[in-house]
Amino acid sequence: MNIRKIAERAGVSVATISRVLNHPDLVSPETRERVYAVMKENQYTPNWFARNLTQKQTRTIAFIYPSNDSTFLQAVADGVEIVALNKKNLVFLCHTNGTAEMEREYLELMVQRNVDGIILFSSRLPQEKIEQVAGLGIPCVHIGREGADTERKNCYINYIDAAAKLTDHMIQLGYQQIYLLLDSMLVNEADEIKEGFELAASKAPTKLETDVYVADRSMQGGMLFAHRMIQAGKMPRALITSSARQAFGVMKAARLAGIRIPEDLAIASMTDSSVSTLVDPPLTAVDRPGKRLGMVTARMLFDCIENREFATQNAQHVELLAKLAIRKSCGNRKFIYELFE
Amino acid sequence: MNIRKIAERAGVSVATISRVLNHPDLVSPETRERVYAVMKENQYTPNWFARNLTQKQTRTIAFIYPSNDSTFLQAVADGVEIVALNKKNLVFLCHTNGTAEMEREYLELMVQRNVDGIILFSSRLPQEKIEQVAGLGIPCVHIGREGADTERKNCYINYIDAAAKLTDHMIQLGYQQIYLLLDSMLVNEADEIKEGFELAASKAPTKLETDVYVADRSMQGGMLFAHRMIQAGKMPRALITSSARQAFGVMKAARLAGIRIPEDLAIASMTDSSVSTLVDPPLTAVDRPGKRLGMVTARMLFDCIENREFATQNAQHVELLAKLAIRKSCGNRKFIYELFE
DNA sequence: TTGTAAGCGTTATCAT
DNA sequence: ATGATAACGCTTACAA
Repeated sequence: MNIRKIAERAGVSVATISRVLNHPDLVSPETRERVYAVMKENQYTPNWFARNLTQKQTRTIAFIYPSNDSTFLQAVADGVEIVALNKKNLVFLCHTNGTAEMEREYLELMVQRNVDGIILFSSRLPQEKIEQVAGLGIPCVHIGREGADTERKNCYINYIDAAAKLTDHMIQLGYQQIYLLLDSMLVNEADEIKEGFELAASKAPTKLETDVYVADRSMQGGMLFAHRMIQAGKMPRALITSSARQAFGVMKAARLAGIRIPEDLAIASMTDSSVSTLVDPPLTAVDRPGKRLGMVTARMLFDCIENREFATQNAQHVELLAKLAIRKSCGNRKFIYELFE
Repeated sequence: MNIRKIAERAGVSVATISRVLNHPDLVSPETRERVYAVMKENQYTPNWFARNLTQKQTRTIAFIYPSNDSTFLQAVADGVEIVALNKKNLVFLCHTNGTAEMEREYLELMVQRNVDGIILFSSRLPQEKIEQVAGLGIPCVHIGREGADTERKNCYINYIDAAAKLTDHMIQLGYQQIYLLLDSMLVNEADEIKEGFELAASKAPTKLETDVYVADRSMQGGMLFAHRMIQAGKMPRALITSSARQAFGVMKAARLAGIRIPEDLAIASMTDSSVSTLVDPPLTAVDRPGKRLGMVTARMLFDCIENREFATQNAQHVELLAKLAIRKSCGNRKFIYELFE
């Protein structure tokens, strides 16, 4: 079933059919209705490929991201999808398992398929590869700070600010020994977190005792770290973990060792989780605006797509701030409980 | 940059370029290499749309699913994506928020875009709509049992078996008063769970006291239910919840009310979660093979795609069995701990 | 082994 | 308001 057959059965030319499809107002009402009827009757759907052959717009974008095991990434993907669908676009969700090879493979597939734009989450690809794609005229927006010094478009959470806020929260609660546990998989974010941590520490009213460790982001990573610290007698008074799962692991190990939270150990995480309110005590954590990040990024991408000049313009950056979800694991006594700016 | 320019620069005809692309063995090695060189030099990528205009294969499938808030769905999507990528296919991930309108919208978009096949997870669409799509010649495979009595292709978890196994586990531990808490959002699965529950109960050596309730699948749903039961003095000795979050909610409410688990209340869930091992005590739950389900379904879909006769053949069903992840929340004393068939 | 040319199903530019 | 018709970039008989 193609445009010609429809034209035949409606007793008009293919041009008229095309006009009914694309510029209905240019067709007389009677003809239009007749054509609509024939289309419906024959369940006619215009061929997407023929259409794009002349139109040069695929109404498809790619969202290339490292993994889908976190609610944060889900939220970002959600935000992207919402904006895209609003613009009648579809999203190729490409999850790379955090490997550069998969990312490269997907990127090439996306170029082949002429997507209108690409969103790259925490890209691990070298600048030249990105430039090559940009050189093909495909707008790209990055989520994360990497390459933000170059001519890129980036949207990201300000982790320096977030880490500083969280550290500050602990300082305000009076802790003078605060350690930081980083995530061994994270690269740029880890640097930012450390920077924010040290920034806040340097501004503390009294001198702080700080230290920085690294562990796997999993619950096991947290448990292992805690076991080691306990055995070495080096468990601090307060601890900031990079992931909620690390925090859960530490809490479990602490419970087994008879360490009370928050009386003996104050703990908080740079990442929130749906079960943060479930554990005992509920975990204080950084609450990142994932959905908003996804929406903002998608909007920036569509700005580039719809506005080619805008696309080739200089670097652009949007920075989003995270909030603190203050719960009980740090010993907070005030009755703020949640969502502290 | 198109095939003609490449042909020109390589000093051959467009047909030769096309052949290099699609049947390299039909081209002499020298020409072939020369063409490859020119292609690389000019960063040539064949136009996807022109290609599909003649080829009638989009190498794209759709995975339409209700939501992405559960790790199970993530696992299924993962499995689908893995198989698809293996076949050089891309996946449109379409999440419908569980609404029939979104599902219909996405389905129509997918038809427009000529996807080679569609996977529908827990479809809420009427049979006629599905038939319409199938009538267009697009292979469909369903995840879930709905419409399994009709001429459909379905892959699903056997929830009757899973519920029976879990109930049986509790019976074996000696509980004689077991209640079931269903998920108000679930439709078909809830019926199956109830059926399996009642089946196992009817086979118990001694007469069981059973009852069935319904609550929201969230933690709040579980808490609310528990509060009511406690106030009414009707909290049973053993409880099976439909979702892990419900179980967490019940556990939290129980803790607040001084009810010990598993000493006073044995609890288990039809759904597992990454934090089941974290809570105290670790939650016994049904562990569903999500990734495998996704892979099996995708394979069945590709069988249909590659084998049109197969596609129009009678209904086909693949049933996957879930396992029990036996932990501590039911009072299990044996040292099995995990993954009991 | 390579080239010629006819489609594939649209859109858009001219005419009428 | 409508109709011819030339693109769009590719694949594939068929011919050479």
